[in-house]
Amino acid sequence: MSFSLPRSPLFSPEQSLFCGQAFRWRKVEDGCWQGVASGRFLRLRETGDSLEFSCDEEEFRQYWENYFDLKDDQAARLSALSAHHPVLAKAAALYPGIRILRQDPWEALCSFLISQNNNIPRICGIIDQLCRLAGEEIAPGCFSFPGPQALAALSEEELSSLRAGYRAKYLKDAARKVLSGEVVLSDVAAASPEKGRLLLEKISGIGPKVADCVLLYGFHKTDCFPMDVWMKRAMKDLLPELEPAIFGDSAGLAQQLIFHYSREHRELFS
DNA sequence: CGCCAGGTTGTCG
DNA sequence: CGACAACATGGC
Repeated sequence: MSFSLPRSPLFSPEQSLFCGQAFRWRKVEDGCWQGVASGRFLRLRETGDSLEFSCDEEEFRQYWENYFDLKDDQAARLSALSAHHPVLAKAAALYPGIRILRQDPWEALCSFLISQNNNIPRICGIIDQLCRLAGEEIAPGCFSFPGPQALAALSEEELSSLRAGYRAKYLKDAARKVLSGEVVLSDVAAASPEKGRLLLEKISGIGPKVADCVLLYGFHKTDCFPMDVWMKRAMKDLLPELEPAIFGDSAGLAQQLIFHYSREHRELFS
């Protein structure tokens, strides 16, 4: 069973899945990707002028359309952002298919805990190992992301087998606080970004940057603008005198465009 | 060997 | 508050 959409430059799996916001998707072959989100397996395929989802229309409408944020008016956002600065116009022209995904909050929290002072290939590897170790196999070789309970149940040996280094204790702390109710994710969802940031920072290893990533990618708080080393450099060197606040609720998309553009054009800095 | 990787923490001044 | 080393690990 499958469901297809006409292909559009305003939604690109390649751009959306590999711009640095998600770590669990793999390109299987040309024009073909697969991954797991919230315990659901999906295979995407571009063929001719259509984009095929390996699910029926009901599941597409109920889950994946929302995951990929496809009901959003992407064209309006891109044109508004492009008007703010030539660099954004360039990034929007190069990567118009980047959507801010609605990822699972707990998975986003753990993923960006792991991301700190780390590189993307290794982040992907650690998360993949974590899922193999504690997740459920929902398709051959494809595992769900373990919940707080499953993560908390890992032994020290299992945890250290992830090679997550000092971040392992952060994962433990996160699982413990979510399980105990010390941190309630639904409260974060309902809170303003400012309040949500404070709630998330109760977890050891979550500071301003990780919190903003969780708020943006896990809670779809699209006015968040995570500032990592790339963004600080880009804002200083490429878009000086620009305040992220002017992007309003498109700040998250602006951030992702600038982040990806910067990483794909390292020669602009060095 | 040293430096870096989507940072945070603890410690000093 | 602002600066700064330490933190695990692996790649180069």
